[in-house]
Amino acid sequence: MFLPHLSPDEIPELPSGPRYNIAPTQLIATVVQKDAARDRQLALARWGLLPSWAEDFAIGARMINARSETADSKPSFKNSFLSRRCLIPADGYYEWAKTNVGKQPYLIEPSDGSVAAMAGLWSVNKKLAGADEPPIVSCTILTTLSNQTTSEIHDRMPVFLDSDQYERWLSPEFRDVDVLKSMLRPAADDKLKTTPVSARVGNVWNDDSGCVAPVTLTNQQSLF
DNA sequence: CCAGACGTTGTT
DNA sequence: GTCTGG
DNA sequence: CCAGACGTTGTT
DNA sequence: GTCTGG
Repeated sequence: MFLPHLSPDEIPELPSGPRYNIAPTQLIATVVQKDAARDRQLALARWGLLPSWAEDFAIGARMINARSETADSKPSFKNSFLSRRCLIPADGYYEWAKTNVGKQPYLIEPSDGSVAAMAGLWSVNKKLAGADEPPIVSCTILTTLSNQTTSEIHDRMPVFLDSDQYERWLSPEFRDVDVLKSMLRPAADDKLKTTPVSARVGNVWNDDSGCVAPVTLTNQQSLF
């Protein structure tokens, strides 16, 4: 593993074991391409982008997602979009649907059970680190319109990239904004499947397999 | 020009 | 740092 | 995003 | 209703 400006023995550890409930501000794994040497690196980053100018960790809580349609021009994301793109491995995500009896969370995961790659941006911030501390690495997840499968639940979804797009997406020296934006499309309709799960997932302290266990919906819980 | 914000989601 | 609003 | 809290006094 | 913490 590698984190910019850190020696190997300074790299923080991810909690051991599988994660079922990763909250904003927590460390998540990202894949970055450090430079033109084309070596991909696994980095740990706080979820919630902290741009280089941020002087308050609270900024990151508002930057957990970036719209792919506008990330190339927003002050908070522009620099990262141009030269600090990443992949965020995920074997699923959660989304809450509104029903006639309240909110119902769904697990949305690759149909084939694989670990997929969400498109993300990352940043390095020195203002939030102590004088002799390493800079703070953070990231955000790009969103796009939902596909047919996920639009039942929510109108937006994370961008998932296919393996033949990884190289270009990760290359810091590739700066053709139009081409990059054209990669940020809804996933194919058959890439993901959806499963209703317990509302336990709404509490970030519930980081256990109960979050992904299927539940049976009552007749009252029809989707809008 | 300077000052102030810098974002997304969903708005049952 | 860079964009928007006034 | 959801869950849970939601304050004041006095402070270089 | 709105903000903060995770």
